Amino acid sequence: MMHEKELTAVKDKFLPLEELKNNQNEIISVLEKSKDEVISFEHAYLRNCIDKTKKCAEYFKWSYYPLSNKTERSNTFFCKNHHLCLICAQRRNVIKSNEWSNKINALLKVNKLLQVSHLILTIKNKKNIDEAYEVLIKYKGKITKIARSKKYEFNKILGYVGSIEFTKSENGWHGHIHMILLHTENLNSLKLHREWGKISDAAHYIELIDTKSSENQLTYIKNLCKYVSKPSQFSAQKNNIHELNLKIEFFIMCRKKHARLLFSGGLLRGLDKEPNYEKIDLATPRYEGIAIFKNKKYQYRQLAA
DNA sequence: AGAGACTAGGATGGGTCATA
DNA sequence: TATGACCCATCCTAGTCTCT
Repeated sequence: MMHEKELTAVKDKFLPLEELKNNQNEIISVLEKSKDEVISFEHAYLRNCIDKTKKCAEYFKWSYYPLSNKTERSNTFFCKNHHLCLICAQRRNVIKSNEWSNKINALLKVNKLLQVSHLILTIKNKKNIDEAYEVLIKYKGKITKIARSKKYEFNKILGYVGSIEFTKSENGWHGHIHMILLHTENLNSLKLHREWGKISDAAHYIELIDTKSSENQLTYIKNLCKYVSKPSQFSAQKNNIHELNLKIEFFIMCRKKHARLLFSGGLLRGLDKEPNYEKIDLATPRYEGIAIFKNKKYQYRQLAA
């Protein structure tokens, strides 16, 4: 039989999920209350997505393995609407950043000359999110084209992963690109700035950060991967009507355009599909239980052995 | 009922070729 | 040599099916 102390450890492990679930519910409740204002213009598809997101991680099974003192979650329903759902956005962020940092670290071990940099590219603000997305995709395509020619600084990039992000201010929709770059030759920030300015509508900002100077490069890269693959601002915990309108605009744009907000190329094109987590021998003894989300908390119950 | 396997279709990176 | 057009293999996403 499982002790109270171990059950507390199980509860502690899933506390972050509880927090996410509460934030998610706040968003959904505001959406529900404001459906006339926010979602009446949209079709049944959005309604269905919201209903699915409502049920996301409503309950899950957990298993505790006393020999290895590990707790795992299983049999959970995730809605997978990562553009809309806070929980699925965070989950995807963890999966992607692990894939990316594992691949980068593996390449660094093989090639000692490789350097890792973080590049941020921005464009002028646009009136609507559709235009901001189209323009960013167009300029991103131009980078891959000019990168073939040796006269460009972008040619030094050997591999990259990145994401497209949006924010909204009174000046309109602001789109920008975050990229993690692999290269062996030093990159000249000024030259990159000039080249980006030439192919885009006059970028007003570009930033290049070399990760070599950081104290623990591997941790830095891991955090960088998390940052670059982080959920869009519009999957985040904003629960006022204005923010929700933006969130829905973002969601509809992604659906309409089949938007792919994460991308990779060169040495980092095609990430390993194999999951990298430690497998637990299912034959080892374990205690199983169920967690159901009620009254803003998960209620944990151990199942009979 | 949920997770994972599978599939179809769209998007994209990169190779090739023609042209200036 | 640089660049644009075109094409194809590969990747990603969404949807469906199957197994437990």
